[in-house]
Amino acid sequence: MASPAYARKKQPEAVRRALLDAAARIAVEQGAPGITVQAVAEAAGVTKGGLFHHFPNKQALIEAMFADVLEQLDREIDAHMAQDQDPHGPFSRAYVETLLVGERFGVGSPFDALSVAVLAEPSLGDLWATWLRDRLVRHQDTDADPMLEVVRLATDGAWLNHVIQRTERPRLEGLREQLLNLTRQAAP
Amino acid sequence: MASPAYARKKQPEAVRRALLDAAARIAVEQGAPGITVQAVAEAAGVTKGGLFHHFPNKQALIEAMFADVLEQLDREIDAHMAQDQDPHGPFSRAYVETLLVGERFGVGSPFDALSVAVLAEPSLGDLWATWLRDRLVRHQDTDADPMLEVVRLATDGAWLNHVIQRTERPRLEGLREQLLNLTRQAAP
DNA sequence: GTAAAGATACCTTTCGGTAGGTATCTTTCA
DNA sequence: TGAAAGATACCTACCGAAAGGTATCTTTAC
Repeated sequence: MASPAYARKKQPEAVRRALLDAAARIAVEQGAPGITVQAVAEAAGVTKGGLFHHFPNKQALIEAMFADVLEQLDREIDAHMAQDQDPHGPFSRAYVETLLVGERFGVGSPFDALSVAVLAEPSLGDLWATWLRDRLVRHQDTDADPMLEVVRLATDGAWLNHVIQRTERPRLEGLREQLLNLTRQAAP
Repeated sequence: MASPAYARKKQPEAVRRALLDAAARIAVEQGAPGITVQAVAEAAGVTKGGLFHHFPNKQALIEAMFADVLEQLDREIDAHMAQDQDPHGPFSRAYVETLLVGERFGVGSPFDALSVAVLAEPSLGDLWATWLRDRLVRHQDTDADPMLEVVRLATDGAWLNHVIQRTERPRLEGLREQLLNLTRQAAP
């Protein structure tokens, strides 16, 4: 009589994905302290032992989740930039569109998990810093304008406020318009 | 032979202060997970029992710390505003000056504890939201301009980036100048 | 003397992590 | 082709440490 848990088919990829998604979801819904290996494993339909088969320790799990979300962010930004013809500030506009009003932004989105995770695990700050620096170097010819930096910082600020306050998705439409306009102001 | 701990004079006010300060300091230095009642009590030179005499539970301690820091922030902002003659956007300028480059609330200051605390105790988000809303209502005649909101959000963003990246205090001077200039732009 | 301030000792739960098992998949080779 | 052999995936059961919290004692202050 095999235990019911053993009856399930093996699907390492799917389980790994489920673990990463579960971690992100818990981070968003319960905040950083809610991210326990027990909770994550359970939410992914696996036991703690199963989790530790995929990740050597908790930190590795969080780092993997972080990298995963960063990758999604990367893709989304690139997609936005591909549709932008204006040579001035395309990265900054994509930044606004993606983080401020993108489908994935808002409560329950994986992106919220970024801030939660990063503030919970200070070592991740380096990853974030590296990511940002790389993108800035890559787009230095088009997005180095100080005003564009202000726009990106304001995006970060709006994002932070939203995560912290856990409010309803507010009237971001006006803010978006304004920030986008600012990216086109004072073009060289 | 009295225990050395008992030899010390009793000073409830001072101990309470020490506990709040210790909590804030630990939050800044070690992040949210470092805030344990044990660590806080120890850092304040008191035992756990002593801490629990002043605060019924951990959450109460964190909330008190949060309120305490918010109060300091309040005072500092008011002080800045008192020296500002320009009727347009004084609150937003004080916000920039205090949170971006202020001695007490710049990067590496007690204010960092706010974010950390919020993550440790998500319910605190409401407190922050309330504080901000109150100040905005109070200054709606002078600081409702959308551009001023962008300035404040950019301040939040810059602060977030520094907390996350834990970098050296970088060239904030240029950013400060720019943000202050923006508050004076497009005045009615 | 009595109440507040603080210390000591202990309890319960939960945390991250380990050990070793069992089931399933993949490769090897007759 | 197919079964043995090995590797991979996942589970059960457990551990030590540390967490938050309580009960009770001693000391100090008024």
